Amino acid sequence: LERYKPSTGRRPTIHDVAREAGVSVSTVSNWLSGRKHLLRPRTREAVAEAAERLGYRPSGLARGLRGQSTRVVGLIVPSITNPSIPVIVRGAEDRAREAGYSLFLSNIDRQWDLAVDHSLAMIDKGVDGIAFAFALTGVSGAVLEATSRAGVDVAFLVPRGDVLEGERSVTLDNEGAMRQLVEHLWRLGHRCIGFASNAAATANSGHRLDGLRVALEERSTEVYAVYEDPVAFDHRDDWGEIESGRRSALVLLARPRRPTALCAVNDMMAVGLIRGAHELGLQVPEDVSIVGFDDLSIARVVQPALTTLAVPGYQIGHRLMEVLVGTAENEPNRFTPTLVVRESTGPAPTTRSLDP
Amino acid sequence: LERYKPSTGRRPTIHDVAREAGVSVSTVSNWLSGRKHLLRPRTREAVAEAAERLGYRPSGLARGLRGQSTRVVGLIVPSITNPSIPVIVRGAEDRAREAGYSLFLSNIDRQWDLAVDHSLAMIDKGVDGIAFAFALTGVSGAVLEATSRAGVDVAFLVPRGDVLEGERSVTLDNEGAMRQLVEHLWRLGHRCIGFASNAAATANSGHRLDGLRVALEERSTEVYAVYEDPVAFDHRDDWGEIESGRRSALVLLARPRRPTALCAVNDMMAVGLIRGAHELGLQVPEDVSIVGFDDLSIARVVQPALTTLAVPGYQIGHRLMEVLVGTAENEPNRFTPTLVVRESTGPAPTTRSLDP
DNA sequence: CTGTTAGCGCCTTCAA
DNA sequence: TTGAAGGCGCTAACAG
Repeated sequence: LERYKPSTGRRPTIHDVAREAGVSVSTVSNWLSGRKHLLRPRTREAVAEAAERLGYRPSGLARGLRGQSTRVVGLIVPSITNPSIPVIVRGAEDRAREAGYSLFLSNIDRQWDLAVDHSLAMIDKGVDGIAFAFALTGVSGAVLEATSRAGVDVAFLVPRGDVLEGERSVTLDNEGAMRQLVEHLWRLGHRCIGFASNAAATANSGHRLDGLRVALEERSTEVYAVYEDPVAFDHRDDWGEIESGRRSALVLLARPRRPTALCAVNDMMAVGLIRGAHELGLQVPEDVSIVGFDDLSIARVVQPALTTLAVPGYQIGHRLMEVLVGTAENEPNRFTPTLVVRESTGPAPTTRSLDP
Repeated sequence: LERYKPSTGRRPTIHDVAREAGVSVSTVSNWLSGRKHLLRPRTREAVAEAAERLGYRPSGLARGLRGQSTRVVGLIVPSITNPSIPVIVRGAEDRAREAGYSLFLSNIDRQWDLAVDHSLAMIDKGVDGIAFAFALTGVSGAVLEATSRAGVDVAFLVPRGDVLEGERSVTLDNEGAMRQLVEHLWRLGHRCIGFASNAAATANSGHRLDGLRVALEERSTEVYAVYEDPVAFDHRDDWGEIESGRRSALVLLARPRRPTALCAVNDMMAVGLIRGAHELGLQVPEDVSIVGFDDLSIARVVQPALTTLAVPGYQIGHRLMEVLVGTAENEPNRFTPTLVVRESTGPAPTTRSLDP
């Protein structure tokens, strides 16, 4: 007379469903695994109904332990509070979810060696793969060893020319970005160009500077001045990076021969550069042109609106995950930021010669 | 002669360690679980050495299946690309990690009903608890039923006065915030105040407006104009919200009796309000005062610098997780934003009477 | 088509 | 102090 009731507080298991439906566990398992053609319609219905009635949900833990896949992937980001990152996370999560994966998130706050620990922790939890929203350097050996031993896939965001560039990676083409930028600045007459980064320098910082160097060398020029502000700042607050940019401007614009253009490693630094320039009584872009990188919304809000290199963050995150969970074959995995010209760049103040 | 080798490609298990150390699995298990007093020193060493040699790491999956805890918690956020959220994630992750937990992240992109699915998915993966970086409305019943059935803890970020306010929640005191704001505006002579929000309205939006209402009612006044911009925008790009603010300004400032102050539901909207005001040829704050909410870095960069209510996002995220994984007893779980006065607020243009 | 069974790696009695 | 055994929920043979 009394309806079957799962023992109080316990989640119904595949056994409960089998009993309720009057079939065996393997039948239920087959049903669960989509091998529905193995069940006769009546059975199928009975199982579906029983599962529904019991509110049955398969245990991911047990499936993961038994089978090979947990349908979980990890995503390790350099710094979640870096404003260029969340949209990458968003792209990655969207693609992961599309493919039926859940996302483990891990923030290493620019402490690169934490990537190893966090990877191991994820492996212990049984992830099927790990995406790194940055290029591993130094610790890549340890990570790669751990992941390959555990048989988990990886995907990296690497700069152009990286040894890892290829299938398991998405390339951010800093070089191509800087080339566009130099073309723009050169046309405006700029010949004396500085570069500003800071203590939180990632691999990107170096590669953007390199890109600038290469593009200028093609025009037989070199980067006039480079400043890496050494002051550490709290990444929980963007303001620190703006301040860092301000300080950099004070240093770079105090050089005997003043640069006519300053490139920042990112938009936050560039906003700071503008503030620093203003502090020195210089007009942007009349006295000095300033360029950012990322194209955050702040780039349009600051005055003057910032000329910058727009990074397709969402697509990068999406593709990064595609590499991991999809069948990214013959996909163009290289993303080149595009130059967005606004008001912070203009003709070089003393135009010596437009055709050297 | 040949040293023991784990069968190729297989992770070493507790059995491998036991065999390698010449002890039984339960001994290794005791060692793993920190019950080291049960082992004699020599055994302890042998086990440690064997584990080390094999590169043994316990399987979280098996532990989760066997025991009750997976040491994983979920965090569901309304929108990871909303700039006020990442710092909350950061706070939550820091606290979770401190307590030895990994973090499942899930973004519902303001589709509130997704909270149920995502909660269920997390429960299936065996999380020990779920933190919601927003107040559940409408679907709270389904979520609560699922979590309580599965025995997983929950923590919510709720507005003041919410039914869930209490142990399992952290309160964002929008009301107290708006009270400070009204005091500030009132002192400046503002009597005609508008409020702007948008189509992505969260519960916060309503509660901030309510807070404004209540604070004004205490002064026998009411909110003069409210506009909720209906245009949906892509949350992958903050610019949409700024545009939304711009549109709102055009509407609100076109009222026959022009408001002397506009409050925005957040800083992005406020930035848009400023742009809209400028577009109408109005000066901020001379012709109209504008106030934001959140205190993002953009608030200091926009011109004029924005008066806003600073939300302690990191602490909120940290405490939210504390509620879940810590022993948050007698902790003050209510966070009241603090007013930061900058340049976007000033005396009301036509000061009728300062003491009504 | 359906049922039985042997583990996946670990923890926890219970005995020795 | 250590060892043997059972089972967490599920899947994948294999047997009917």
